[in-house]
Amino acid sequence: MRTDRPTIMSPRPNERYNAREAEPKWQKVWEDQRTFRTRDDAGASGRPKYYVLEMFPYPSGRIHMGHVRNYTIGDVIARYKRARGFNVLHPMGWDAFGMPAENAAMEKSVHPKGWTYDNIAAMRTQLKAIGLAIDWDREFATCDPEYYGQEQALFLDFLAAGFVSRKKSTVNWDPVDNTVLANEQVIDGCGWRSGAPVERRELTQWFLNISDFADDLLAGLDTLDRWPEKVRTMQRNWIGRSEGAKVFFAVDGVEGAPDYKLEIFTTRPDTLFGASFCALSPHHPLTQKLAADNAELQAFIKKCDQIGTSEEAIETAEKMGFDTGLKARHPFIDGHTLPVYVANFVLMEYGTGAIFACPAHDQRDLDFARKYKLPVIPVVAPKDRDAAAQAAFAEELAAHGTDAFTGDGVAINSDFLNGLDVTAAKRTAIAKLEAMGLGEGTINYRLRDWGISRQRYWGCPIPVIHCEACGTVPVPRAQLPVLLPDDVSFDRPGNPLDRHPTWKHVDCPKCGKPARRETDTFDTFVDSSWYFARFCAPNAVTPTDRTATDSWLPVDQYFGGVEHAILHLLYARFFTRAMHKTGHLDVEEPFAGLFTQGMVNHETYRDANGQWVPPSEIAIETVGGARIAKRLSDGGPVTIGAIEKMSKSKKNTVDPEDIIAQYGADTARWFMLSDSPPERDVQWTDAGAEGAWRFTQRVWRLVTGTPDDLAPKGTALPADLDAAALGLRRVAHQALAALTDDIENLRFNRAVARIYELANAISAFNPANAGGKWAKREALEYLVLMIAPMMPHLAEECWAALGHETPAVDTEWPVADKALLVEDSVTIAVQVNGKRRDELTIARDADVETVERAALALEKVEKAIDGKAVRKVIVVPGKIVNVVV
RNA sequence: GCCCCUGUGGCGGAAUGGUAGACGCGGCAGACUCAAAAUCUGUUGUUGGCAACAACGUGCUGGUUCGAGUCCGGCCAGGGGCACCA
Repeated sequence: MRTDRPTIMSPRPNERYNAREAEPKWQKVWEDQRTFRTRDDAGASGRPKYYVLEMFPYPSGRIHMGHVRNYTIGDVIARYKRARGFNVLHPMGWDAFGMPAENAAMEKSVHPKGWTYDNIAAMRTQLKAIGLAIDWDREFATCDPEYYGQEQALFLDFLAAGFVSRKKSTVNWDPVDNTVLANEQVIDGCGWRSGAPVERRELTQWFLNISDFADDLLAGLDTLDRWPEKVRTMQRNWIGRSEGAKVFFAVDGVEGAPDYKLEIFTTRPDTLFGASFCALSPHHPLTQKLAADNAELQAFIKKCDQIGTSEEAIETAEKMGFDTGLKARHPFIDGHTLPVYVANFVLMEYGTGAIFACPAHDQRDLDFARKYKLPVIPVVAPKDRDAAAQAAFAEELAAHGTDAFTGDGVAINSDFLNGLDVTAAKRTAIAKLEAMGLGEGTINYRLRDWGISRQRYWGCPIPVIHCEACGTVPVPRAQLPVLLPDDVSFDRPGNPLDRHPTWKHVDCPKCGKPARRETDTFDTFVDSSWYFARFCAPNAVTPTDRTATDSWLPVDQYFGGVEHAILHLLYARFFTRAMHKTGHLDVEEPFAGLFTQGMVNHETYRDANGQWVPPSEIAIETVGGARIAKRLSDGGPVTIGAIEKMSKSKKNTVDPEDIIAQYGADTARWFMLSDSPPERDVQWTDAGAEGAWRFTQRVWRLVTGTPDDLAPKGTALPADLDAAALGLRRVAHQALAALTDDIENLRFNRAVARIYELANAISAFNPANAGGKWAKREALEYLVLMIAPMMPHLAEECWAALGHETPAVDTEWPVADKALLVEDSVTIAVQVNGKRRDELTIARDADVETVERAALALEKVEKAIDGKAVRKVIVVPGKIVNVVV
């Protein structure tokens, strides 16, 4: 058991690395020398530019371990690229608008503005303690009027360019609090504060026409070769381009519309002969029309509307249908009609808000058909079966099937389509529909336009004025920014802007008559869709300064959580295109390189009453191999639970400030980079943190412990190195080359392992002569420069201890000597029938026949062959020999 | 429900289709110490064996290959996203 903490104040202070003193000292040196201030003269100085960016934080009040991980990873690259001679831009800002500030205002009677700026001040101090190589001169918050005013200017340009529209959409409505709820605020279909079942409401809202850019955004993904494949796949699926058909079903008996044609979209026109019903969204115009004089249908729609607006809620809700009694005429089968249902799983936002259903070949349709006892007509059968087998398959599926057949196959029971495969049948069906004038081939996207209106105070006001005579009128540019009023109240739910006594009352800029200011604010995703461009020239009097953005963009390497893989990144890509088209940017893709890092997890703990207990309040002992947790305050029993993402609700958080106070920032940084690959989740453990801390001390001892073993600084390389010294040089140069490669490829956990290997080699080395001392100094200097991007403060302290006057941060990245990287001989494995039997050390350049002969001569190999005939010998030079018998 | 990802010793993980377990944590043994901490040295996948060594072993299952942790098919489990959380 070990519950004690290492003390930084040591009885032998001169021998221990004192992070608490060293870290602020070096941070001050960097700040005084303005080391990380970025100058815009990339071209003039001849240094290539490199723009490193991490997703900027929401100012919640305190940094968490996720921030430490994110910003450490980015910082390693920023420092490394700087050492490689790049002119690095590495800025920081604040994604400062959003709901938590309003929640705080309601709960704690503070103003969102004060709360936000206080949080920023606190978090800035915390971030600075991590020792990040950031140009703080470029800092801004999205709630600064200088920022959101420029955002309003951008919006007006988008409006003029036709990228903006206004249309109806549904929101979650809390009928008790009379307020719009975010999906997050809907818990099990009820409002999070009132507990009342949510309703849906239609509101007229502002949209950015991102779906007009669908094809462009899709094509752009192919150019992003430094993005993770999974993110590109997710975006592709999100955009969801699908080729299909629009089909018109004539519907009889619609009041006042004798020729009513129901337009549906389908990706499977080949299954039209298997249609057994049509289904409308509860929000389809025809549904609404029918409901006008049908109380039962009204009740059904109301029931559907009790589900929240999220796709997850809709898709997982039990399928419900309402038979309208209307009949739709089948386009291909004369005299055949299909019942028309209203169904809760049909989304108004996708396709045309109406479908035809083929239960045999769509799982949702099948579930629905079984529930409402509708026919199941198989029209596709698996290939490569005879007619009898296909008939048997169809009969079974129709009668008892619970799994729809969605694979490829051949059309059956489908008149003129019979015998065609799915692709050909689709084509033929579309041609027929077009010939009949009952439909056409079309392309549909899953991607919907981006609703940006929010009925909230703490966001960027939408710069528009509503006039009864003139309609929606843009706020004249001279009147920007439209500032948020400070005198607002949060004593009741709803939008404080809307109930402000004077703010919304303005005169129409066009006709001068009394008009009403738009009281909606922007979705905060708008703020984060262009901040990377603003960092290039944060004080420009236009949204962007083209000289600056043209030279800095795109961002060379962007780091952030994988949870942003779709929305934020897609919106930023859209914004960049829209800014390109309106002349604000030269580029169309904002992020040339993207890396999505994993989360920081921790064990969870609960006391006897099931209450969550934070890690800082417990002690862990190991008794008989089992880990037992107790509460520090009273020794009460604590159950160790699952390892989960650090979250306030489960209290399994570790405060970075505590870790930095205890061990120093370098230890926290080192631990974040060790062990787990950066794209995967990492588990924070005390033992891991202590291990990292011990390594900082070990580096310090290695560097300062044996001064007599080191050649004086600047000594020339002695000509006659002995084998041991040469060996150390090889290890050092190989470690440097491997680590450089690992950092370039963002494999920080492997980079850490290389450093351990080098440290182990240096520890084991005892210089026997001047050559050895020279080699040891070289190895130590490499070690210090190699750790510098990861543990910058320790590196500076060590670099100074090695006698250098120029800080490590201003020292060029060393380059490994290629001659020291290659070995003369290689060890290769020898297999018999794929099973390793022995290994063989042989000259690196030995030819295939020599290797084969040597392998077959090995005693163990001979034994394994056991006198059998050798059929084949596979020799992969430098890798392996496989003898096949 | 849909889309995406992950699964390897006691633990975190390493491994361009080519010697599975680098490196770290933890454990065990030893050195130093009055003792402890710190530090250093050795050892550590499992099973059998004094040992040499052998067999087994990368969630399950089937396949491709001279050779599969890696590629393909089908499962299982965990995680992320699902458009108003950021």
